[in-house]
Amino acid sequence: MLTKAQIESASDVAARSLFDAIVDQRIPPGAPLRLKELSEQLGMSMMPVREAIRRLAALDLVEIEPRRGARVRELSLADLEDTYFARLHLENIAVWEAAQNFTAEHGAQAAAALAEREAAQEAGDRVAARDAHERFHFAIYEASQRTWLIRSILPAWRNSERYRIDAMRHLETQASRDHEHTQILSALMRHDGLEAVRWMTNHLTSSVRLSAQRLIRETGETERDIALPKVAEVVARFDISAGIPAT
Amino acid sequence: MLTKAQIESASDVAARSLFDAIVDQRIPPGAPLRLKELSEQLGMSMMPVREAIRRLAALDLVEIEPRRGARVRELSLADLEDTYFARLHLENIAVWEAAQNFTAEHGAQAAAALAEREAAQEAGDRVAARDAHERFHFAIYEASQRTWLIRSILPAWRNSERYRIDAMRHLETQASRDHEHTQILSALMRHDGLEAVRWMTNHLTSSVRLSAQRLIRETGETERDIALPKVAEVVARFDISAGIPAT
DNA sequence: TTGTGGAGCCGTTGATCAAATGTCAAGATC
DNA sequence: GATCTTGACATTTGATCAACGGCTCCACAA
Repeated sequence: MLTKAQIESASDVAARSLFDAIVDQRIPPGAPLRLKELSEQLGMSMMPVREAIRRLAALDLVEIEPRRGARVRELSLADLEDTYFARLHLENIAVWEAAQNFTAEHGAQAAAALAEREAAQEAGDRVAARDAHERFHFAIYEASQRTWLIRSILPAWRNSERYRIDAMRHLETQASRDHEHTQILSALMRHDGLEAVRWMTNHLTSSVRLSAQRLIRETGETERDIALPKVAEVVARFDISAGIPAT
Repeated sequence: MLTKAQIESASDVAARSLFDAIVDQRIPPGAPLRLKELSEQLGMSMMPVREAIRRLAALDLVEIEPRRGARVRELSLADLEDTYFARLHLENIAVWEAAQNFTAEHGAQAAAALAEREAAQEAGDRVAARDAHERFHFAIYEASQRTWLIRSILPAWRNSERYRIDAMRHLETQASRDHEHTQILSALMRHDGLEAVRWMTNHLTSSVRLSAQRLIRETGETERDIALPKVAEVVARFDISAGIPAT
């Protein structure tokens, strides 16, 4: 995904900084993003900040009203559900496709990212852990070789990150996540698309549950079930078409 | 999709103008986008142009190399295939979901867009026709009420527009497209998801064939089949899961 | 073939322009 | 008499502009 780490432009810095701040809720939902204020904090002029905000707006993390500025999009159960609905479908297609083209190299990359994640986690570096987590997932999706599909995943992925704050704090649930990750990876290395889809669906389903619980607890939204397709149903959808040549 | 037509910022004008120029190949693939040159043509300063280019880059219509500027992404059979693979999957999911929630109002909106399209086409206004076509499709997808899924479709959609230049020139094939549109719409109004998916897949499959032929003819890329899932296979995937409650 | 100099262009800056909102006071209404 | 409405003004803030500085590439020479 990221190839050149050569130089980093001011707007790159601003975009990353803002993204982290929004995901960590140091800038809370609904808060306005003032160009002057942010540019002073970041020690740069208003323009790179403006550009960074536009980039985040392209990911729908912030809303821009013309002439009125930008504010952080609110979180809601509906948005969470919607986000995971998209992720569930898109990422399962990617995983399914990936299973057919999965090479040892893909496996090595994914495994490395997974290791980095655990290291970062033990070191307590949340940003690095989040980064490695993203690299793990997308290393897998890359194997599908479906560029546009992968690109489509990113916005929903990034949005879902906003709901996962501190999910890693709970060690026992974190262990489940790690288990799911390794199961997905090993299924892919066996080219077992169905099993990979099954674990991916499990993975997303448990993630969304955790996020929903936290959201309900913190914002006091009325509790209700997140309605996503069940694991068996998702798997069945791929199962029947197992004979379809993907390429 | 577009609600406020109040004022249009300079960068809005630039973005639309550049998008049209790229899709119509007035700016050909591979051509560099010089800020100064474009800002003079558009009668504005470099900054709005710069922002417009960044927006198009977010849709992957242009490539930005740091410190080197932007150029129009090249077209290729591989990219075409990849684009339609994404569209086929994403838009079918949207259509499937739309079938369940489709209301008369959705139908009216879609039908209106379709009418506008034909009018614009007869008037020879390609930009308006393209715009109405997009509104027709997205009016349908809106019915799915899956915001993130719909958002995910847009980049691939916009990219596919680059391959469809002058497709409307061929009246006989255009008639087929119109027929497919009406079939999709009427299936949705009957809440017949399977039939809608079938026609949508037909629609995309014939579109991609046309685009591929034109691309091969114009660029001389070696001819080969575009490998996408077959209609029956796609439909089967949805058929088996017909009992799945989508919400 | 390799190193150097110059031209071109992007990224960033600080300043300017214009829109939108909030404030405050005067007047109207109940 | 109190409250609400209305209008103008001041302030805040985003959008745009013009200019600067530095990087990249190309041509030319050793």
